[in-house]
Amino acid sequence: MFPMPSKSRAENRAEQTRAIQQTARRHLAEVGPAALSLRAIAREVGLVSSAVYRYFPSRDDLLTALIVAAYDELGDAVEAADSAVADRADLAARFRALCHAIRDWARANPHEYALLYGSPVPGYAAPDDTVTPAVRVSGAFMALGQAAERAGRTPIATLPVSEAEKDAIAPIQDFLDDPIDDAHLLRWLMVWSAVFGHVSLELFGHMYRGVLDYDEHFSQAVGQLATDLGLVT
Amino acid sequence: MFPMPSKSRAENRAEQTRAIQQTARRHLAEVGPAALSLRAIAREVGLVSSAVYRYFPSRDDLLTALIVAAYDELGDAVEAADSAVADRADLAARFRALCHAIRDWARANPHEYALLYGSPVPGYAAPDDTVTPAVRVSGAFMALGQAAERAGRTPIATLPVSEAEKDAIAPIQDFLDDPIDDAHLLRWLMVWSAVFGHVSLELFGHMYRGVLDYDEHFSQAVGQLATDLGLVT
DNA sequence: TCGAAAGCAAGAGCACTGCTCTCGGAATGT
DNA sequence: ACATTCCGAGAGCAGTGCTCTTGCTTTCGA
Repeated sequence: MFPMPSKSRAENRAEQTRAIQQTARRHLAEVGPAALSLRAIAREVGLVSSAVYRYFPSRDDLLTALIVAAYDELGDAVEAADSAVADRADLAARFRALCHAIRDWARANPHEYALLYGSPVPGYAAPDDTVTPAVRVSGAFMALGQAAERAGRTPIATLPVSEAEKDAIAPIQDFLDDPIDDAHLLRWLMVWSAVFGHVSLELFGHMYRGVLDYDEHFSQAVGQLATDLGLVT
Repeated sequence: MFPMPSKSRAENRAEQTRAIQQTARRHLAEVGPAALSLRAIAREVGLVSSAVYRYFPSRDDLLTALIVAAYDELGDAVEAADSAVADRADLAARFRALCHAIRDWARANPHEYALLYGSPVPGYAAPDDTVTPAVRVSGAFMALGQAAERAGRTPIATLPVSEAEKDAIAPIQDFLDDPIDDAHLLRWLMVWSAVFGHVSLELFGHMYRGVLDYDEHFSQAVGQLATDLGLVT
């Protein structure tokens, strides 16, 4: 027999799933996660609402897929920015690239960023599928911190770290290939918080009327953070 | 005639408005902002849904009232924590009190915190009514920074600040009674970002499985920030 | 004091949502 | 060739924000 002109069942399914997801992605970027309507997506794909449930058991499952995709995209952006720095030994440049990659992606995809780092969707518990891609970006920070440690760069003014704190951040030490100084790790974690705090405050409008030039302010802050980490030679 | 057993019109209105708002507040704390149902609130107050519109023109107006109330509550908590430090000259203690007040309030009222510092509600633009109470908490940071400047405390390792950055943060200088060193102000802004970044990342689950003891980790970070600001003598 | 005006709650109704269930038709594997 | 599985459509349920009309009550001015 000749092959059917219509695609096979599996092909069709994959295609529809992809169509739904990327339409959802577009809607997400336009109207935000809370206003994401399954029916509207179905209409645009050319399906009736109930048919969508063949591909995604619920609206939350669709959201999960979008979250995973967003984490991956951000992870790609961050890793690409790091890799783009030719001089691998220029840790300050790599750090700056990393920070700006996060902010640039966030500004280009505000709704996606809000979905990842803003308020958790109510009644929605992130399944474990999301934690692996989520860890990529913080992992990039930690990897850079490890490289800095290996290069002998030391953050400034590190306070003694309590035993309780050492225990508290032990999982992160375990995540690293080999452990680094606890005080240094704490400093890197603080920088991680500072960067996402900055981006969130800016993006969610809390610097409105306080800071006039967001680009300049972020660059200055990142520069200061880089020296705090001892990356600037 | 004897006075009517029923209250006057104005009294009734004020009472109903208050009843609606505090019921809404309770629902907000329980189910979060996105799941806040005007009809459910009306049911509990003992009204039909359409009657609520006499008091709040739309769901967003009700949300605005809740946002303002939440900002005020957080502002109260922060200012109270600062005032509770007996030794006014102990700037490090005041700073720690301020930071912990923010985090404690956030942990006690996660949905309210998310409403203020999480993703903005879609299609909802915060009116100017919200900016005044919103500024109280960042104002507390800045006031403390000003006190530190007056006391001659200098943050560590301040990078030279570009002219562009000076212009960018000029509105904050104007907000202060008298301007402080630009590099110092930048450091205080960075600390502001770091604190809210830390609280947001913790509360929104991004430290899950990375940090085991949130209390200890926050204390350590705040302690480090205090020394960064030159508050620890 | 009386009547017009304004305020208020209720109810019906509209357009929308996520989601379930049933029912035909089409592809699939034995 | 047939039973099974899959799929899309449609109806329907319970819920949402919001509007409009309909009576009733309170308030205020002549």
